Amino acid sequence: MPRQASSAPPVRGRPRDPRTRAAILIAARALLERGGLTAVTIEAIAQSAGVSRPTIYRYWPNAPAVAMAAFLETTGAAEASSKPRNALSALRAQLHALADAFAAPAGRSVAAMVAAAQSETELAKAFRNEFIARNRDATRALLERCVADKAIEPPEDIELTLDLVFGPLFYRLLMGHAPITRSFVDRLVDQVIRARCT
Amino acid sequence: MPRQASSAPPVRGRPRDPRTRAAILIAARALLERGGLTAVTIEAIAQSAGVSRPTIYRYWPNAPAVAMAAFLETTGAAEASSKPRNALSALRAQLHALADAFAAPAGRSVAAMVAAAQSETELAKAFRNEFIARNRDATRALLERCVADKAIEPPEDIELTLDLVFGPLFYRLLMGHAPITRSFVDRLVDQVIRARCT
Amino acid sequence: MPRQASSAPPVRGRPRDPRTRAAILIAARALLERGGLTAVTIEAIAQSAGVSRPTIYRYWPNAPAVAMAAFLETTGAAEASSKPRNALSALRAQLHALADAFAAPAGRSVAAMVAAAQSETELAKAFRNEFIARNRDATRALLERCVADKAIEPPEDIELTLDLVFGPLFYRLLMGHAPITRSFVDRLVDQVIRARCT
Amino acid sequence: MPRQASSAPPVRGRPRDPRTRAAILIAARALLERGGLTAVTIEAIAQSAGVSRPTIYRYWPNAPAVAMAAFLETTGAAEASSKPRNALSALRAQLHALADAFAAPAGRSVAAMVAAAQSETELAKAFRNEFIARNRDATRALLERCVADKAIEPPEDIELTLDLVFGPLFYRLLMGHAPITRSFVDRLVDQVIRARCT
DNA sequence: TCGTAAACGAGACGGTACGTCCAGTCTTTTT
DNA sequence: AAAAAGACTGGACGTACCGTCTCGTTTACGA
Repeated sequence: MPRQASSAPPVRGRPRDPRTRAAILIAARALLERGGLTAVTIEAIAQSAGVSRPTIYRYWPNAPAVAMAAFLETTGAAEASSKPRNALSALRAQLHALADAFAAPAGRSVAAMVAAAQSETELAKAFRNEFIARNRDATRALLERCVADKAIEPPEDIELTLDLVFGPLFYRLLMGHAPITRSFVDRLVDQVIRARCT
Repeated sequence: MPRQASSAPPVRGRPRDPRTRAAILIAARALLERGGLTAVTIEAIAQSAGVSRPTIYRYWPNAPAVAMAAFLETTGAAEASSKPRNALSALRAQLHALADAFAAPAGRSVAAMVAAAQSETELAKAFRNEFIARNRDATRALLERCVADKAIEPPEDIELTLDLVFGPLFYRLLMGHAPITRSFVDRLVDQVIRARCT
Repeated sequence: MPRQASSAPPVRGRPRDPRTRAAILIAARALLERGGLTAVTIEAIAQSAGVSRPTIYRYWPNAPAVAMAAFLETTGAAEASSKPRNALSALRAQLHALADAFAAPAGRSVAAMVAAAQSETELAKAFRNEFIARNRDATRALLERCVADKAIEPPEDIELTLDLVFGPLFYRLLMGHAPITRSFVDRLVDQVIRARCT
Repeated sequence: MPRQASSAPPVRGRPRDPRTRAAILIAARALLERGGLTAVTIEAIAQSAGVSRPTIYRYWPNAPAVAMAAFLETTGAAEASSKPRNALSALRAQLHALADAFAAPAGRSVAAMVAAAQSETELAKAFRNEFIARNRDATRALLERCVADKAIEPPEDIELTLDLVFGPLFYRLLMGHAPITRSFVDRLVDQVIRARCT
């Protein structure tokens, strides 16, 4: 009887110390937060994680990749609020949460990741799948609940609706031409779904 | 007798060769287009412009600044179409033009500049003023013409409307989760101004 | 009854696979021949011997040590010719054989070992005892046979005579200022023992 | 009127600071003396010369090359003694000087350079031309003076004679099977030129 | 026959040095 | 006085090996 019936290959060689990976990501995240992307150098990570440079390269191919991993690992996607409420106010709450994050220092990290993603397809893919897609999924689910609850009229094109909701948020985050306030989010939501409100 | 009697200080020493500045910007733009931001190094610019490194530093403080200058210099803002037409179709045409640019290779340069702007306030300001603001101004003008022509209802918050138009465009450009097609622009415009259409 | 009554401790655990040692030495020798000393890395040996790095360290302390072992193992000392002949011509034959080896690609390995010996006492000792001494012993024996046969006058200082014979050979091998030809060996021998020829 | 009439191109750009080169060589020499070849790393040189790593690479291609340059720069070739004397005793004096150097710690540097020369043709050439050849030239000149003075019979092959003199010295230096004493040199010289002594 | 102990492969890990690239600055000569 | 060229410091890059370690697996022997 095989010990490992399914897919995973039996572990060969010395297993990785999980603390190593964790230390690297924590260090990277810290560097990212103050200092931004340019502060996330392999050198600095190694230093502050108490890890050797080659070890980092054993996990990731370059510094931005570590930064992205750190970002995605430590940035929870939009979680459904624990408080039960009607779908529309849950939607509002979710977007407020995202907007708050964007307005907070953490927003700079998001912006940094968007920037990082512009110069490496691999990072772009990771960011898209792990951050963008998750946020869209969460919001899409709520929109569908709204429709089911008849709180809003069914949108013709739900993906476009998502673009209309997230687009302006990222636009303000990245261009900085105007602040991301709660009232901004409110007006944004109003505008996007008003046409279909009963 | 001074050559420049009035405000400007009399030019002393060897005058700057205007071709130098041009050569640098052209080289930077070329590097930006293929290779992206990371290819725009002072080293490479100097090389391909046939100019010495210190000379470049005499004009700009660092490589991204040159890239930004090159981008802004060679990227015309949205121009009003020469053909006279009604305001609404002019608006559509303008956004189509922008979308086409975003979809073309040049879109990568825009994305690169957004990325560059994330790590330097100075660049962010330049980009905002020279690119973002210009585009918003042009579109705002058309929107106002639409209102004047009674083609659309006056929007409550015109800045928000602009965010709703540009946000999704940049969002798709930067995240790449979906293509920027003509139909996308059409549906976007429809959605944003439908509520106010007569 | 213990298998090894005397000094050695009874073999416990899995015995060493003799093929392992052989594979390592063969790989090391091959690497040494093309590539020289710098090519003999533990990494490369392990790779081409199909052996893990720690295994090599179980046998030798470092890469030059493996190289030296490989060299000494696969390089026979000057053998007495099978054909019986008079002592003087046997001496000549022996030195010609050495000179031929020096002139051949194998000479580069000898030079590499001399070089290796310069930075590690342990290697120096091994090389001296296993290569230098053996060659001197063989030649000393022949010189003594020559004396016994009255082919040459007894040298005052036989060690100096050996230095006079071997010194120039190594000197040319290592400095490369002149080739190691057969005629060179002939003239060398003539010169060294002429004074004492009958 | 050209400032530099002959071959050299007029110096463009900032000239090299001669102290930089000197500092590097001094540091390299010091490292070579204690620590041997393996201690001469670019890293260490840069450190102790107060110079950056890339600067060293601007002068030499790798660490052994710096070591060789340092060795050759700071190791004067055998100089003719200032005291006037007859050719034969001058010859003896010269070889004694070399032997003393070989026996001293500096001898280790010579050995290190021989070793270094075994793995790079470029270094071998430099060492041969700057060290080996110079020593041979000096001794050849004295041998010729001896012949002119009729102190010794003209050797049939003066290059072979030089090999007979230097070979055993290097042989002992590199193999370490016997010390390089003054008496060794005396007996060596006796042996090599006795045959031709009047 | 069944532990036990070593051999062995695999790979993690901290290190050290490598050789390179680029950034900025400084020091010259040339225009 | 600017431009042009190149020296120079300095920081980080990504890679190659090193030597040690920690595993899991294999193989022989001896109890």
